[in-house]
Amino acid sequence: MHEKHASSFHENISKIRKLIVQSSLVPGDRLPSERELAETLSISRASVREALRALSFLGIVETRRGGGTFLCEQDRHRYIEILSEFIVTKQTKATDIVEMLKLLERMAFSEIKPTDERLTQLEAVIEDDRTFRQRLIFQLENDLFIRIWSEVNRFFEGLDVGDLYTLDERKRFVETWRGMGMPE
Amino acid sequence: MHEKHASSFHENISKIRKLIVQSSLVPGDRLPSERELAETLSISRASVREALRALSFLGIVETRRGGGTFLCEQDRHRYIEILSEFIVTKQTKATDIVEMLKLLERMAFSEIKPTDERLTQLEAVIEDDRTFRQRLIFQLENDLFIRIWSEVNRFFEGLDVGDLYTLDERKRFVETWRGMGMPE
DNA sequence: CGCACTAATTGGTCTGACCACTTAAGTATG
DNA sequence: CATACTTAAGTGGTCAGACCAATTAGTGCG
Repeated sequence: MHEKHASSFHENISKIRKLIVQSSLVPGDRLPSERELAETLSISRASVREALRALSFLGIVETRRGGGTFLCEQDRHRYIEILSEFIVTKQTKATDIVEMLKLLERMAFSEIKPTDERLTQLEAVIEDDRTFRQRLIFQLENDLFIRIWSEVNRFFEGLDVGDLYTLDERKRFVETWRGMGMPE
Repeated sequence: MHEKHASSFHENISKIRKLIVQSSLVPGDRLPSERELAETLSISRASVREALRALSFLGIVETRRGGGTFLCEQDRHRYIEILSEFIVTKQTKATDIVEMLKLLERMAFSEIKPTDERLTQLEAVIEDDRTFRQRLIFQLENDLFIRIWSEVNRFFEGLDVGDLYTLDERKRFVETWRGMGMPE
């Protein structure tokens, strides 16, 4: 029944991308629901979801629970350009990597709404620099941001220069956050 | 029963990454099976798979059907470094983007084993430059490579300079491939 | 018109099953 | 004993169906 493809996973991604083009969707438009896609492409909903998740990581689509799946606004793509330019024009010096990482984490810091739960999560790992920073970034829940951070952090870890922040800095980090207004 | 997290998807990724660290896994090591992970982390196998797929896109793990899930060899990470350096040192000039794209596709060309099926798939879309190149890259089945190619191709499409190859070039492409030795 | 309530839609997760492939243990064979 | 073959267990890949949670679109009432 099934055609024998090298990888149906990659085929599915391709199918969906093609469908987006054929439907003349523009950024902000909604894609068919997962159930519709499954029926249209004659694959299971689970496979549709895996493909959509991949497209989400590629910064092409965005999902909203209860709402649907949407074509990303092109603005999100800019992150990549910014990242690439930053890294290269600076010729990837060690100090610039550190600077870039701190910049990214400062961006996350300012964009994440501090809640008790998030603060608790961060305090639980405050001893470990790497885990602390990772958890902070993941709290942003922006896949593209996570992706970029991961790449830059990979550079950083390759430098093997120890922690990015001191324990005191991380503590001050959390304290500052706690001081910011929390709803209710 | 469930803790109320902002996003269990991101939590799951974090859990698995943490488990990798705690288990002291090194590149090349095998992770627990999806079923084991599901039981260990108290989540469904479907959720484990979504998290693993994300980690796969981040270039952290690699799955082998029937074999298992493995920590990526660090060599794969080098792709990112190569890409970043290339783009930035060249200051992202249009001609360099084209050059980079062609380089990537030449790499794919040399790494993919040409089979009848793949040739058929390529010939089916030989009329459309974009689809042709995309399908070629996807046949490599290397998520990291796909990711990098996607980014560079995004630059390219932003240039809006038409096709990368002529129809004749694509045809010669396929012919050359067909000429290469095929097993059996 | 506007507000509250309801029903339908949609993404998120879970369960269980079967398939295809890999690996390794077991077995027969020389 | 060593080798080659067969077999069984394990693993990722896919599928089907169900329920939950959040959003959205109607609907009716004031």
